[in-house]
Amino acid sequence: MTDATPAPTTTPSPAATTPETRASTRASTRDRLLDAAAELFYREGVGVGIEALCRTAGVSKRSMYQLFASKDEVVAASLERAAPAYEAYLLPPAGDGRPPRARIMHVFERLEEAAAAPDFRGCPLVAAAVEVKSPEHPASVVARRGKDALTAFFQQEAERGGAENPALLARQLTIVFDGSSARAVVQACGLDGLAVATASVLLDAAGLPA
Amino acid sequence: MTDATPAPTTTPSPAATTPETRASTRASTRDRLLDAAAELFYREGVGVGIEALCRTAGVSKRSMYQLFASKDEVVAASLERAAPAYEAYLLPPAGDGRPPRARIMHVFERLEEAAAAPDFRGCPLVAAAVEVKSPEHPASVVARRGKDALTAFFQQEAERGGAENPALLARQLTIVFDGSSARAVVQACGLDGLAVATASVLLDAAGLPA
DNA sequence: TCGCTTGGAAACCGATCGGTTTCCTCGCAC
DNA sequence: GTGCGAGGAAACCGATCGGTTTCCAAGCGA
Repeated sequence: MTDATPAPTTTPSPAATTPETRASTRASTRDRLLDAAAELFYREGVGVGIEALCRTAGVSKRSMYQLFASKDEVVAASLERAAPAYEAYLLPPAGDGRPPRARIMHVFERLEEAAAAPDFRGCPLVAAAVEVKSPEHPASVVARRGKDALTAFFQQEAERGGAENPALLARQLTIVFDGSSARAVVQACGLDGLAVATASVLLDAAGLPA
Repeated sequence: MTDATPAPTTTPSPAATTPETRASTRASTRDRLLDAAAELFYREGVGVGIEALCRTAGVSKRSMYQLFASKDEVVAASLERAAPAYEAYLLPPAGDGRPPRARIMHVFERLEEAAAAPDFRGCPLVAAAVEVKSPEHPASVVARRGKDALTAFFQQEAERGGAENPALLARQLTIVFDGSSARAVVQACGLDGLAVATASVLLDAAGLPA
């Protein structure tokens, strides 16, 4: 099987072990590992080996297996660690004064922005769930939680905006989000306003005013 | 990494080598291989090894590598072989007398039906594209073609029904299709009419009459 | 200075990876 | 009967898999 990328290995361990770099690398072993895992698993898939993961993270396998019982748990933990930053990127700031509709559209504008990047690989949560092929996998559980959080945000804003059926609208918007991600992956090109346009149709139909 | 399934191996080779079974197994080596590949790759992911693939297909690696240059090509070819049956399942018969809207909704009804199965793993084309993580991969090319075919069907029916912007509507419907698939995978439960309902909203908004 | 914990490096385990090759047995045309 | 091609079984290649273990050096409190 062809590797997705030649794994450019951005000067991983050697520089990370010099004294002053070690001083600046204040992140704990666990954090370094999970950050590297999140990036590697997203970029190349959860099929990446522990060997390669530990090499790029600058963490020994010994340390890794003291922190986690198995690779599956590393996958789930990396997803969990990346989730807050992912949500912070997608969602609007908590208390901006904008109306619900604008706050919802913010998410789709962010998605269009992210999907324009050539290394966009879709929603990390969905990608992980698709790859592990099992709803019971710890990573699938984390993915489910993350998607529920997005839907909950949609629903909360829909309620605030007086939509007809906030729960239904929220699930529909999540579908548009994931469908747009999938399209960007398969078509290997930007969304060109398609996600924004489709979400708008649903918001209009639900009677959520601008 | 935990296997997605314990690979129940539905009595593959032994029965398939008895004389009369061999007589009934008129499928060519190539077809047997690709059929097994399509099922295995969909159920367990493209990470399955050719060793396991050839074992379950009852085909020697030698024969496989005479037919295909690499595993990547097997993945792409298996997708290509499965595509017609997949489309035949989703799409309505060519000349049924039903109006465009009903023909479009047929696809989403089929999707809801498929997503209700406990072993549903999403759209095989999207799943493959997500897993291989590369738009240049031969399997991604096949997936793109398949998705384009679905969009083309939507657009053709949208035009026939006099929708306002058939091309846009078709892409939006494809997004709903893929988003619904993703939801069924992540939530590990049926769609409960959500795909049908969402598609309906878009059809209404586009002015496509029942 | 001692003893202890921490954790990195790396060997090691059996299994499997994608891929190639050798051997040998079929079935079939002549 | 004989020659030949197709193709299955299986060994083989180096590499890597997930996971465990051994060894040893650094750090640190007492």
